[in-house]
Amino acid sequence: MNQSLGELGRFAEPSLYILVSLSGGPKHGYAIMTDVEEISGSPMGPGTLYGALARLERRGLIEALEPEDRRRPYRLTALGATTVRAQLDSLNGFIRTGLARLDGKAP
Amino acid sequence: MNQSLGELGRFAEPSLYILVSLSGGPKHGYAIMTDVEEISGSPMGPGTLYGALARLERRGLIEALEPEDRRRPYRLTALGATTVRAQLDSLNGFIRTGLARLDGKAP
DNA sequence: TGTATATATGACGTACCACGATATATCGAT
DNA sequence: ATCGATATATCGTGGTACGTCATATATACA
Repeated sequence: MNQSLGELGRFAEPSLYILVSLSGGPKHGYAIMTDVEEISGSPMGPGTLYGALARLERRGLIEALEPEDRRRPYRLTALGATTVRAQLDSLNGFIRTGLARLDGKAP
Repeated sequence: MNQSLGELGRFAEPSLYILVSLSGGPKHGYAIMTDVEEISGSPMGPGTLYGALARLERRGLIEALEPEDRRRPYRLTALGATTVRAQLDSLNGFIRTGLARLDGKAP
């Protein structure tokens, strides 16, 4: 089970939201917070956000850029980008399986 | 963030696998284990499986059926079915957003 | 002046999840 | 008859991601 998310680790939901947010271009933490709230429909608290950011950076999926003002922007690394894409592709297949089963079109 | 998964709770990955597995019809625990390993590509240990089963049952997303032999089959409840579908639909939109951003087709 | 927004850090608790050990029953192979 | 493999489930132990809240400061706005 620990490989199904690739480099994302076990608990991937907030992490994946962050990676997708950064897929649109570099953002600083607070901007990620509001962006994730938009695309996910529910707010992500600062503890969740900055904790996940630190873990993602430690794993080499994102990297910090030069701080401007008090903002600390992050961007996807190459590894991060390929990881998100792989993750989204895998999820895509999984979703199709699930929907097919729900519609009785697959055992 | 705690609502983005509906009734699934915070850590949804194994739970969602199980729900999708049961979307194909009732199964007992061990059958779910092997099924999830097939659709996810990685094995799920018994601790993960039966722990998640208990939580899902407690939340009313699945229910236990009459045991046959030593097997304890489970099936999706109506709530479980609508929850999986909603979850998969939501994930579907999220994935499209992510892929569009990766391809530079969205900010 | 005071209040709200922007931005980030830190502490603390919960419980999900991963791993492994254990128990028993059945079935196949030797 | 026996031994191993498979099927099936329970329990325990620990890590750590996540959620919530409190806090700090700077700027903007009323």
